[in-house]
Amino acid sequence: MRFDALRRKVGQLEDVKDSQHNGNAKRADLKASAILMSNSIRTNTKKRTGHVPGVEIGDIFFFRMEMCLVGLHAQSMAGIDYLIVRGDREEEPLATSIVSSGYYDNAADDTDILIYSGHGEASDQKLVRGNLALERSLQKGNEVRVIRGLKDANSPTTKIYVYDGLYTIQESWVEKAKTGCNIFKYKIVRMSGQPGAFSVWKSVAQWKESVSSRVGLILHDLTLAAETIPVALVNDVDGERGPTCFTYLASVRYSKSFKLSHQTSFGCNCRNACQSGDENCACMTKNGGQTPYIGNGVLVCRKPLVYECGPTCPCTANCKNRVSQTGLKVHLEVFKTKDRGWGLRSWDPIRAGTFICIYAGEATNKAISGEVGDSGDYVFDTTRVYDSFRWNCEPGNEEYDMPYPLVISAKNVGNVARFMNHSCEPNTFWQPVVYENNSETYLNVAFFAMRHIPPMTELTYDYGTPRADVPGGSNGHGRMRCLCGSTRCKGYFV
DNA sequence: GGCTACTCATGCGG
DNA sequence: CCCGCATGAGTAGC
Repeated sequence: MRFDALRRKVGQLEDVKDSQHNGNAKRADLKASAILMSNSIRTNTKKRTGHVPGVEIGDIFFFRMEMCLVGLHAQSMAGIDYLIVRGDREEEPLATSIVSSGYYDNAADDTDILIYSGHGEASDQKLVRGNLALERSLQKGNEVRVIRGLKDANSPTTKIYVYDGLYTIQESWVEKAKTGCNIFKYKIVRMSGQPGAFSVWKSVAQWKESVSSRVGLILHDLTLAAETIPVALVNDVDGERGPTCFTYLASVRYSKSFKLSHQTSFGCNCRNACQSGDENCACMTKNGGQTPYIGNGVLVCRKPLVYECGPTCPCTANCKNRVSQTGLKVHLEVFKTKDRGWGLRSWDPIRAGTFICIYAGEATNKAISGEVGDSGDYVFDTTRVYDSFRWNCEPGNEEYDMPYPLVISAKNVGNVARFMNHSCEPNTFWQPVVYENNSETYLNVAFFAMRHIPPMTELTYDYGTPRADVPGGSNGHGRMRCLCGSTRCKGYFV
């Protein structure tokens, strides 16, 4: 419950941040947090040592302010956070959490040990504030949360913070820094029995360097270069050598009968990259005047339909409105799960709203005539996007004309999306996207991250409930016992 | 309660 | 791509 509340808040943060982005805002993160702070939309405001409810080991954050809002680390800039313990005679500080930005001593191979420097740079460090708190925590032996700050390999200017669980402080000493000043050093050691977080990142970095170091590797690239990024096939669970045979296809193959007669032509005439708010851009106008995407393929909010610029739109190739047509951007792997067949997960961290993949396969609209229902078909009920769930949805904007569901069969041909399993508490969702090519309108289903997804976390979506009035709406699978393990599990899925 | 110092943030421009 | 710079905001401590 509380976890969900946290997620809503982070979602709100993202939402506000995004709307700020659409304007002329710099530092949208700070504006978003200011809005949330002033409205008391935050959790765990009382400082505590040990875990923070709602935050799990491995959770990732893209801004320091995100960690302030959830109470993981209340300092907006400082690396050491602490609380004041009122003892019998005097008050003393006790460290609660530290952010290791990785500027110092990151060479250490052991991911369970952190050598941390005290704060203060210009002169000899003094044993006050955070430094004193670390010293007291060393004496008391209390648990200290550690957040690892890492460079994002895909975007060198941004930083990602990983909650690496609880550590205790083992030693402290004074050292001469390069500047000639004395600085405090602390040896901080990870408590045993915790699931991997930072160590997972280290492993992934190793696999990227040399894919053969990946244990259980079956195929380096199951797409056979159909995608621009290789997708590894991995099984470190049992002896199965791969999923049943299929042909990899990166895009949707439309059957001859498939026609979106209800969509009128809409392409733009822009000569540059399309701009949010440009009234002359037909694609933007269709999207309600604002770009549906910000940054690097990040969807601002879920909509009944997103109108992308298509291959025949004259705008430049770097137009930000072609997200779902540009292929995979995150480094994925297909892996054998313990009890749910093959699944999909990512080597890269995924920011909330990020485009992951489309659902490729053979598209028909034959559901109307009741001829589908084969195993491997997936019915995307594009007529009821909002019924399955909402994700930062824009209210209103119901101008939408899609009288039948989209049926895509990935039984014989398909892409990575065919491996995504169901969850009642999913971390991705699907979004209908259309674009135009030679005055023909094409409908796609694209998957986006619902929240920040740490590396090596299985990607899932909600398969939804069948429509009684749509033949084939049972998805051909019938009722399946759900193994998603969520506390909100509905027990079965279609 | 107000004020200020402190701080391993950020994004942007050069 | 790396650096410097302006701007920044929560918290502790007075």
